[in-house]
Amino acid sequence: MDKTFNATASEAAISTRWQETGAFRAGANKSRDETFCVMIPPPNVTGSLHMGHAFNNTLQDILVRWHRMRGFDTLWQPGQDHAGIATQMVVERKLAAEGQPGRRELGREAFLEKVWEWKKESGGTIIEQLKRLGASCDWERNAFTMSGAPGAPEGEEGNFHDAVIKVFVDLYNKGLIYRGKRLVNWDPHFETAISDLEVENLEVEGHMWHFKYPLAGGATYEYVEKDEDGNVVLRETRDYISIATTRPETMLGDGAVAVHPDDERYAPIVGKLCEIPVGPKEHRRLIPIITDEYPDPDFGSGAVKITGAHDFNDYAVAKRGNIPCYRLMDTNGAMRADGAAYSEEAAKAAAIRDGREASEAKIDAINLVPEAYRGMDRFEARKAVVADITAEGLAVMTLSDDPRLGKRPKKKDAEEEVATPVPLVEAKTIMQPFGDRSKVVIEPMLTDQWFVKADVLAEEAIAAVEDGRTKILPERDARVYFNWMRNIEPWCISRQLWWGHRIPVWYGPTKDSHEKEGVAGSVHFCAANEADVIEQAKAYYGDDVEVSFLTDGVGGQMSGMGSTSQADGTLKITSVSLSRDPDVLDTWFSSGLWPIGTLGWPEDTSEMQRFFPTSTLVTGFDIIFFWVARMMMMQLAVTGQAPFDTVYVHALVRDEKGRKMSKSIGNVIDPLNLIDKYGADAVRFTMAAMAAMGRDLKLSEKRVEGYRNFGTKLWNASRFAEMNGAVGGTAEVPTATATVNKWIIGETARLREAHDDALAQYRFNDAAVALYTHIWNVFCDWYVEFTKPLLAEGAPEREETQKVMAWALDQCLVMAHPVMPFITEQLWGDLGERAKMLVHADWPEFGAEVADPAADAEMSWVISLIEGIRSLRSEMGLSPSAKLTLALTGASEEAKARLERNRVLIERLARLEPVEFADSAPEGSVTLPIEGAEACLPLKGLVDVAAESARLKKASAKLEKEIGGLTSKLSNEKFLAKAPEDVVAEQRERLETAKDELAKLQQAAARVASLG
RNA sequence: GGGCGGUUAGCUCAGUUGGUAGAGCAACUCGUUUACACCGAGUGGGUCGGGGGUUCGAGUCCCUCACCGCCCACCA
Repeated sequence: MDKTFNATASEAAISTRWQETGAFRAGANKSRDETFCVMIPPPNVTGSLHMGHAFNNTLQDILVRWHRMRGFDTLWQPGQDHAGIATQMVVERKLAAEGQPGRRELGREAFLEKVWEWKKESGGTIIEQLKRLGASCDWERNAFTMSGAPGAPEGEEGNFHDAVIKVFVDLYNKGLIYRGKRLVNWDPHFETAISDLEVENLEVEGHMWHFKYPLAGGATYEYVEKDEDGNVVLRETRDYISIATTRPETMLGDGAVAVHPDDERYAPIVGKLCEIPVGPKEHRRLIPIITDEYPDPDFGSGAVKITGAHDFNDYAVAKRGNIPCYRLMDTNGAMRADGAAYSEEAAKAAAIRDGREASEAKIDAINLVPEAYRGMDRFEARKAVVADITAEGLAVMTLSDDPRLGKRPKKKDAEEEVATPVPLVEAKTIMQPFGDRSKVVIEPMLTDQWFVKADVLAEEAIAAVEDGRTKILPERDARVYFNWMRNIEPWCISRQLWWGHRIPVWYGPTKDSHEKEGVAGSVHFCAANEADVIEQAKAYYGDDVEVSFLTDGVGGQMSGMGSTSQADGTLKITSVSLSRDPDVLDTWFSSGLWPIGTLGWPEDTSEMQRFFPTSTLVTGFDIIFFWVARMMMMQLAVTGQAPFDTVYVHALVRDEKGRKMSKSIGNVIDPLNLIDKYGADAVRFTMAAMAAMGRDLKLSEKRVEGYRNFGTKLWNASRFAEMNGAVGGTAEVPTATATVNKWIIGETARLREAHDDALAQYRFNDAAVALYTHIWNVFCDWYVEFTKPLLAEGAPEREETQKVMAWALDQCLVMAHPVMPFITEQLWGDLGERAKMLVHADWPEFGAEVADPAADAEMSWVISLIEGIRSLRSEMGLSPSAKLTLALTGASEEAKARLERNRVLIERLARLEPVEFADSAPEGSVTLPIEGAEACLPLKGLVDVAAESARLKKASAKLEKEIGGLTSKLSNEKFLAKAPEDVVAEQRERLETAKDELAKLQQAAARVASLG
């Protein structure tokens, strides 16, 4: 074999061999009926491998390889997510960068073609990167959440789209999906609704303006403000109500002003009307002052403007109080260019409600948005509104030293320090919603959207985790899951995008709409295909009505209807044309079907039968809500079965300072660079070693380097084995006579148990540590060193040791393979003729029964003797190369036997002349207490008496402290009475040992003293 | 405002049902013994954030305080 491991070359070659031999195919290496199926969290098709992927997929791969080697019928299902917004954004940018026509110019169909083209060119990046990491997915089954969608090109067949549509229709038919006009989070950049989860609330610096809303007709009232004790602090006559707002541009859409019912300040004017102080005076709207529990009397002025169409709180108030909601903005967040005249009907209703005659409803002629603001961006409009109100003198004024204004720079001019009246504009940090992708401020917007009754679906999803059908680990993440599920809101699933699964709903006019004038009503039909739509439409309109479909473009054309007059003078419908909903589904709606969608549902495929429900889902906590919760809800709703046996939730990879890796901070570590530099195995081992359950991991390159070194160590140990003919181990546990060989067999068995226990409980770090210490500290540091003399030409133990070492090394390769697949596969091939590749090697099953406790005890004895001598030698400053003489005094038969059996090893590793036995310590000896004997090194003249005395003193002090502690504990009657017997016995034993050692040390000290 | 997590050796972190603390890296000393300097041998270093409690016994359980971090949340 080569002198060093060439990771780059080796990884590529091995990866190819795995692929070519179908090593990762579902069921490969199957030797039992149990299945093990893992669904990859599908990366975005736009994605490239980042640390989160590397971590997530390393953990999955460890589990998958481990199970595959153990003979499970294993499937790791790979694939990608079409990622609606992200992908559409990427392609739009690309078109713009290339100077090509944009999305709208292209039109829907042509644009989608561009997206598919892009997917073909760039969509496979991450798959290749995952392969470099060593991910053993069944790549031939690679899935895509848009496969089989209309317009999908060759090579993108599949039934994922059918599954998505079928689920939509089924849930619709069950009444679990509905259309509604609700306030949703609107992203003005992408011009689409988004779900609550796609909004991130951030603190930003903002302002709160205070404006006067004049009372209608110049009415006045006595405004009285009291302090906590009821003393009047302010009494004045006002002809206005003061409103505090952070969003003046929405004033134009106010439907009311609300005050708390118990707020005495405003009691005199509740029920009266006030005027929105924006726009041309002759066109200003009057709105009622109402009461609602929502306003907090202690905040702002205690009076809140209610803008139902642009604020979630206000929307709730508006619903309660039957207050009209006026949508002020276009989909891009600009003030409505059409001014948005609201209907006469609405105006009349409002007038009547406000206690006026319908004829007084002059507002029917008025537009919501005055000419001056139309088309203005909402933030520009804010400035304009503030400026206009202030110019008109309707801003609430305060003195310039009002603490609410915050700290202001000191003015130089002494005269200006006198408090002067200024508009009250408080500087505040406010929480503002941003689109997680677009990074623009989200606008609550009143629109028609499709919703899933998530609260209904959540019931089963909660129950499935409660009753243990699905186990979420660590447990605290189950609590997070429950908490969210139990407070779930309706899920808005429609998106005003093009890239995605189009909503299978068609609209048409109501059948009586030809009898009415004006705006036609609308009905809709939900079906998986046009044939079914036609059937439904005929059932509604009549069998002889001709049903046709309008072709899209951008979408949104009016559906239409044809009719003929009948003899009796009524009209008969002869034809209708239906138009399909232009919107697509939230990406998470389709990825929520990932488990069954990839297994071929709704067909009853063999994969569905074999692998569903799946085994373990490994995912980051950041997508518990987005993805895990949705998969639970949807799979349960569709199949009645919980999709996973276990959900293992892991933490995030952060940089060495604990910060989230982000492009803007510039602290992103590219896993591919690390793989180039240190090899995939090193990166993987690092991930596993740091994967303590539930904790964030801070990644440092140093750590990766360390585990690269670990791989090198394994490589070199293998070279040693090869050079000594210790290759081609048997699968069976070999028999051994030499203690050291018996011992390594036991150690290997302990590794197997520790490793498997750890992995069974998802303690990846414990598994990694077990491998590390066994291979480095046990196998390399001790076993290899011990066996050097045994492997010498002509040594009687040579043959046995070769066999045992070959076996023990093989076991290391096998057990390290899930974590470090490449280097172990390379070594496996280099070290012998193998029937199978390591990826399919048999996982060991031996346990403690192959260990020899006597051999273990003996080797511990040998090791502590050697360590004692080495330590002493080093502390005494003795030359490392000088051979020392050693005599054992007072040796028990056991100790003598142990020494004889391991004489060569001990003498070699401790660099000793042949060890002798003696009745008493030779003159001038330094002694070392060991079990069953004292090791005496005659060091007269060689040793620094002072240093040795100090050493012994220190060792004695340590022992004395221990003895003190143990003694007081053992004389404590409560301890003796209440502690379990084995604990007491153990403490007693410890005390005896400590006393024994101390006595020996004291003798040694006396002898050393006599040396000086 | 709610909820969760963290605080253990200089640094990064383990510590599974309570039985007197571990690893890696870093530091220091020594080392050209035929697998490996991406190495070997050895050494130093911790009142387990503060305080209180339960217990024979607490890093580990309970209460409390402090600081750091994350998630969720509608105070205009």
